[in-house]
Amino acid sequence: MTEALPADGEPDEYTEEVLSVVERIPAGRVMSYGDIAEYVGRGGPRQVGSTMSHWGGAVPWWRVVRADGRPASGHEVRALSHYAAEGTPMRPGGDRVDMTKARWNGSTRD
DNA sequence: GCAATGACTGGTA
DNA sequence: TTACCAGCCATTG
Repeated sequence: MTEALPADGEPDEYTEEVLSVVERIPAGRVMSYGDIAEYVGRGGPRQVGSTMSHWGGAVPWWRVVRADGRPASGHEVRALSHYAAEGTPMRPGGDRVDMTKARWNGSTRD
């Protein structure tokens, strides 16, 4: 296969790992692309973003943000709606996530 | 094999 | 705070 299709039933192992991590992110928490890349120990933030662009629709993609707390390009508005509904800690202005509090390290303990 | 691209990151101005 | 730049990693033409 040359690339992961957004509407098929056979994602690659790397894709499965990334999606798995995103699904594990609890409501009100977020992870950066780089964090996920390190968590799965494979590829880099660009690969995570690429995977999300294809398969993001199958997972809570709004819980995956950039290192500065800004949601995915072109999806900021939708993401903000979810943050408001889940009570995600936002920075003054409410335009991006407060990574200081919302960043999730993959641990079960908050 | 090389150049361009992308839901990125960190540093400097 | 925003803007620009160089680095990074895999896919695509």
